[in-house]
Parts: sequence; structure tokens; C-alpha cells
Amino acid sequence: MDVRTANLSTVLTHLYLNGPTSRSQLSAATGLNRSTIASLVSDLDSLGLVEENEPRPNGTAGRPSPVVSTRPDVAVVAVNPEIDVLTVSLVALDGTLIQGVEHPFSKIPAPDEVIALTASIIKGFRAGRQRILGIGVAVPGLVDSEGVIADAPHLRWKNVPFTGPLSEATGLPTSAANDAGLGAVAEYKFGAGRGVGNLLYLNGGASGIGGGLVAGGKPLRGGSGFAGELGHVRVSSSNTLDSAGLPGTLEAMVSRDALMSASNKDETATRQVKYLARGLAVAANLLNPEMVVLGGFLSTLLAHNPMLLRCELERAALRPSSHLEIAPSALEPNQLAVGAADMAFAPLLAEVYV
Amino acid sequence: MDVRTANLSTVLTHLYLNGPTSRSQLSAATGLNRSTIASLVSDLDSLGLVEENEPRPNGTAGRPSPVVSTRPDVAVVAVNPEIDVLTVSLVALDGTLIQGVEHPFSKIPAPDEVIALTASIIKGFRAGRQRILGIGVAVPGLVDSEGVIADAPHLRWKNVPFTGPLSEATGLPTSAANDAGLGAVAEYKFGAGRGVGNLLYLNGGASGIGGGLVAGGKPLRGGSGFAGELGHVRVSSSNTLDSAGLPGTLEAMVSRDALMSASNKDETATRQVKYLARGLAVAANLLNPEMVVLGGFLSTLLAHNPMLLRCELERAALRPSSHLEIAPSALEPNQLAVGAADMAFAPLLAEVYV
DNA sequence: TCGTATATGTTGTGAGCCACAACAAAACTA
DNA sequence: TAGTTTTGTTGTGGCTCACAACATATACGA
Repeated sequence: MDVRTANLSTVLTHLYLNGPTSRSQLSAATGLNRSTIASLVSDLDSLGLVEENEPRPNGTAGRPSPVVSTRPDVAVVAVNPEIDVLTVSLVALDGTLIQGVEHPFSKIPAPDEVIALTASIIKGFRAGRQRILGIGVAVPGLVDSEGVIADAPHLRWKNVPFTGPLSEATGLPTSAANDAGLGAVAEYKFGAGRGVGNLLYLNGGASGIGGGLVAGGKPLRGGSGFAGELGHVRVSSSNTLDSAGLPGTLEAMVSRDALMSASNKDETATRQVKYLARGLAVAANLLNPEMVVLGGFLSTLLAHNPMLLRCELERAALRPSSHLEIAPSALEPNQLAVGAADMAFAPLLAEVYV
Repeated sequence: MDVRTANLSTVLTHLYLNGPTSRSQLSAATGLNRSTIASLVSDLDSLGLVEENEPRPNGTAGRPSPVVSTRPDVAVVAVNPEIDVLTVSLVALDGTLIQGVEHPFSKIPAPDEVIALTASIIKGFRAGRQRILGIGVAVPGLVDSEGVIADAPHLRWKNVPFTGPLSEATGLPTSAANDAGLGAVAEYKFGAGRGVGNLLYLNGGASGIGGGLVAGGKPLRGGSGFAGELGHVRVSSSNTLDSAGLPGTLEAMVSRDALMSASNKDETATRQVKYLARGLAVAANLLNPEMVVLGGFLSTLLAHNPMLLRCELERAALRPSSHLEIAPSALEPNQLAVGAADMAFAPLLAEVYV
């Protein structure tokens, strides 16, 4: 890649992640010369990606530096099909949600239905003044590298080509990935785990427990793209099966339904906390993350008895796990939209062509 | 970093990983122009890092291209202190072992002893014609980012400053890291997992089971540098304790001593294979690696009944684990020397200053 | 209110480094 | 031996960055 392209990407990515930044701050952050930053910002401006605004007085001496920020009309679409609802969101080039549409389903939707609905909703978005650059889809299942949904058990989709048809229907470049993996990236870049290079994101939803990983500041997808599935790791010798048919796993022992329908809620919650701690211990020993971010009903479980969770975790993990931070999701309920949008912005941020 | 520096690094790293390469192949591999490669190789030559040799006839038409290779006299020292032996090796800039010295201990050595011994052995190495650039230490324990050995339980070392004193005693830049993590990188770059971006390396030694990870082509160290400790993940409800005092872990259930001293070896091996499969299932579900490399007595266990290991693994893991390859270490017994040397070469390979 | 210090934008120059083209060299092929 | 193919070699041009000199805009103290 070109030097120029790399530097344009560096600047735009900084603005994407850190929000409005003065030119002098950009110069300090990138190590590039004042004059170079001026030239790069000018290029990004004429590409319609950023805008310069009046300098904000900051009380220091010296000539004030204009504030550069991403343009709010540059956006992508984030799509998240679930069994009971389709969420289509418009997300701007600073990670903020502009608009979200939720379309409920009375029964599990077919892929065609979801694609057609999404295309229509996007047509609606286009009435606005946004420049829509692409689409990112958060899939509750396994997606292969060509955008084919290999297996989404709860949706009962298998080997469904998805990004291709959706891209054709909308004329927009489209990518797809596992939802929990995207949630992990979202929490890392904009949420509770901001700047924490090694984190595990665990989400408790209606259909089970999904997880995603960030390691060394990058999403950890694994060989076939389903790393992070802590829900299917065994934490008990029980024979209770999870959604994938595996016995005694975290997902089998910890579920929202069991919690809701329990006669003794407090006792059930306590038991589930203990199993959750065992699962986290496995992740702590094997991955040594700095932080675990809990979303969905797992954050409720955390709130129920944080001390118990930590004590049980310490018992089952190697000592350095005391450094492990446990935090609730900070982006809820928009993690997946933010993560999917991040994926859709990725090609632009990686290589800004003049 | 400079464009020139980056390109010099690219070329040198290619030679390090792929061995002797013709200038035309370098041009193809890097995408750089013929003339640029000529200039880069000339720079590396005058730095004494590479040499050009007679072109090898390859039967094709056209002017033959000189073969560039790393100079065999550029080397680093790899150090591996264990409870019963200290191994100090000289490794060349193509990952090959030039010389290895093993110094046995009758009792667990103290850090000072190891440092003094290592320094003496390196003095011996210096009698040769090698240019020694640095030292890499593979530690059977946890090393912090400043090179202090936080905890090496089997050596009974705690909070021992190590790289500092060794560097002072030898005058060489020194770095240290967990042994299993280095083994994982070695197998990825030069061994059974060559080119496999997501792999788990598991080593069965006298003192227990250690593990290291490579994810996305990079070592996965985790927050405090001890990711990969699959040995301390629970695989049984048994109360047998492992070396860290945790019950029912892989290390507690699978050990060389138990295997050696068993009255019915075959039965014990079979049981251990089943526990190993459970441990691998955890890793498969959580990390989704493409390959598991087994070293030490675990490769013996693999050889004992590969089919059983795979069957048990399939039962306990999500389906895509059928893509998971299981292989014995290809570098044994030099994994740690190769990995530690790789760490010692890293600063040079990352930035070649003219 | 004015001058000074400080910080930053602006402009022009120079240097580094790469791609490319033209030519030379060294193999293979018929 | 002449033609073909591939690659080294050399010189040129262009891109992009750093830097210096100058201009501009603020804060602060007299």
C-alpha cells in the first residue's frame, strides 16, 4: 500500500475512534509534520469524509488549531436478523447511531424475507441526506469467509448465501460476521472495554449465550470464525443439554428462561452465578483476558451478586485472574449495530484512496 | 517508521522465514521492483546480515538470479532454565541450531547460579566467529513486561529480576517470555504448524502441562502473558489437584508420572486420552484453532490412540472441530530454543536500521 | 492597550525512495 | 548461432514527507 494511503487511513481512523480532534493533536498523535497533516486533512475534506470547524478556545497561548471531525452524513447500515425481530440501523462515521428500525416477526423469518425487508428499509434511509457506503450484518451464527451463512441454528438457516443477494438488492458492498464477535469489537472500540487489548465479551440472549474475543487489539475469529463460544464449554457434570446438544455447558446451566421461571429466583440466580464463574475461570486460564464484558441478562446476573462471582472465579482460576476486570456492557442495546457498522467501515478505514 | 526501514525488514524477515531466496523471487514475494530489491539487498549485505551466492540453475530460460541468504555467522543465544538442566543454544538467523550446551543440575538452581552459568557458556560461544546479537530466555513460568520472572513455580522463583542482570553480565540485549508461548511461535514459524495462523501448542513435561497460543499469525500472550494455560482448565469433577492447587484440571488428570507408574498402562493411557480430548474440546470451542501441536509426552499419548482422541473430541466439541488438525511437534526437542531465538531476533527483524 | 511569548497554519524547498524505461547480460531453444 | 526469455543495471522522474521561514492568532503581563 501507498504511503499516502496509509497516512490518510491513519488520520481517518484516529478521527473515527477518538472523535473530533484538532490538527495539532493529530500531528502529535501521528508523529506527522504540521504541513503533512494539513495536506492530508485537505485531501480527506475534498473526499467529503471530514470537515473542519472553528477552533475551540482551550485557554492556552498560541494560535488556535481548527478541529477536524468526521462528517455526520457519511454512514453505513448495520443489520441484525433475530428470530423475533429484524434491526436495521444507520450508523455514522463516528460510531454513533443515527436511526434504528425494528421490524418484529411473528414467526421465524426466511432469508429471502429478511433480505427484501432490509432492502426496503434501506431505501427509506436513502431519502435522507446520508451517503451510505456499505452494509454490515451481525449474524447469530457461523458465517464463512464468502459471506455465506453456514449455520444459524436459532434462525434454522443453513448454507444460506446472504451478503451476495443483499448486495445485489441494494447496490451496496456488504459483509457479514458472527454477532458476538462484532459485539466484542464494539465494546473494545467504543464501549466498556475501550482500549483494553484483550477482552472477552459474553452475551446472554433469549436463544443462548454467545461470546466474542478481542486479543492484542484485534478481533480473534479463529480458524472457521467461531472463536469465543464460551457458552458451549462444559462447566458441570450435569446431563442437561444446550442448544447445540452438548451436556453440562455454560449455556445449558445458565439461561434466562430458567432464571425467569424458577420458583426460588434468588437461589437459582446464585447457582447460575457460580456456573458463570466456572466458565469465566476457563476463559481466564486459557486466554488471560484483562476484562470480561457481560451483556444481555448476564449483566443482570453480574449485578445480582458481583462479590460471589469474583470469589468463585478466584477459587477456580490461576492467581493473576485477580487482575481480571468484570464489567457490564456500556453500549447496550446497540453493541451489534456498532460492531456491524465497524465491519462495514473497515475497508474505507483500511485504505483511503484519493 | 521509515519506508526504507520497513522494506529492509520485509526482505530480511522473508529470508529468515523462508530461507535462501533468489532476488527475482524476493521481488515477486514483496511486490517491490527489481531495482529496489537490488538496492535493499545491497544495504543488507553491507550491514553484514545477508550474502549473495551463485545462482542455482533451475532449468528455465532467462538470466539467472543470484540467491540471497542470511549470513550463518549472525546469531542469538537461546536460554532455557529447567529444574534439572540449563540449556544454552546458539541459533543462526535462519532458525537453525548451531550449537547447544546442556548443563545438568543435581538440585533446583538459584537465579544467580543460572545467570552466572549462562554468562560463562556465552563467553565460550564468543570464541567462535559468530556475531551474537542478543539473548532470548524461555522461562517455565510467568514473566512480566520488564523481564522480571513473576512466578516460576517449579523453579521456586518469585519476583526475580532476570533479563536485567543477564544483560549486564553479558553486555547483550536480553528478553524473556513464557516457554510454552515461545514453543507455539516456533511450531508456527518453523515446525508442524508452519503457516497455520491459529494454533494451540501443548507441551507435556516432567513438571506439568504448559500451553501457548498463536492467533491470527501472532503470539497470543493475554493481559499478563500467560494465555494458553490449558493445563489448568477443569476437565473432571475429580478432586485430584494439579501443580497450581486446582482440582480436576487437565494437568491433574493427565501426567507422565501417572502414566509411567500405572500398573495397567494401556488403561491409564486410554483414560488420559479421554481427558486430553475434553481439554482440547474446551480449546476448540473457545478458540477455534486450526491445529493443535502436541509436544513432550503428549505426542506419545497422541500416538497411543489417535482415533480415540479424535472421536472423544468430536463428541465434546461443536461441529466445525472436525476441521481441527492434531499433530505432533516437528521441532522436538528444540522448540524452545527456536522460539526464544525468534524473540531475540524480533527487534532486528522488526526494524533494520541502515 | 500594547508588546512579548507561544503555538500553529502556510508556503516553498530539498531530500529520500520507489517505479519505470532502456539497455546489458546470461541463461535456454531450435 | 541467432532468437527468446528472464533478470541485473543504470539513469530519470515523480510522489510525499520533513523542515525552515514567515504569517497569524491567541494569552499574559506591564
